[in-house]
Amino acid sequence: MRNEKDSQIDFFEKVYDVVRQIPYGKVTTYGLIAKHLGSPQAARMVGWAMNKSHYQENYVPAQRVVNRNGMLSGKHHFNGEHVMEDLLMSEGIQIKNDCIIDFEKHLWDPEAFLK
DNA sequence: CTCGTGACTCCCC
DNA sequence: AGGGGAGCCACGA
Repeated sequence: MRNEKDSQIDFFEKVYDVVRQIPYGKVTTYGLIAKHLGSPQAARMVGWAMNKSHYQENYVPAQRVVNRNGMLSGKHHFNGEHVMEDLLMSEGIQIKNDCIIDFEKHLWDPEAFLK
């Protein structure tokens, strides 16, 4: 049985939970995660969670989360200019102009895996 | 407590 | 085609 306090921490925890399950070489979007959590409009919160994910003890592959266009909107929040890009490329994902090439091929829908 | 802001997205003009 | 507004919710000042 859940109490109200549980539901308060649900969102961020679920975000981290989903992000950690993104397979190697795959990516997903803020919107899909938010949608999976039941609040399609709360994509901004996912981004906020990613920002805060830096303080999480467990590893959160934030580089695998991009905006709906496959653009690396969060790259500026990594330590270095090319960190996010390098991480993705090391997983076999091609990047050009901060955009993921063949984004749809690498897209991982949380609903498909977790339903 | 109130206000502003943000790694987003959708809708309308 | 591109710009503006609204909704979402947590968090810091």
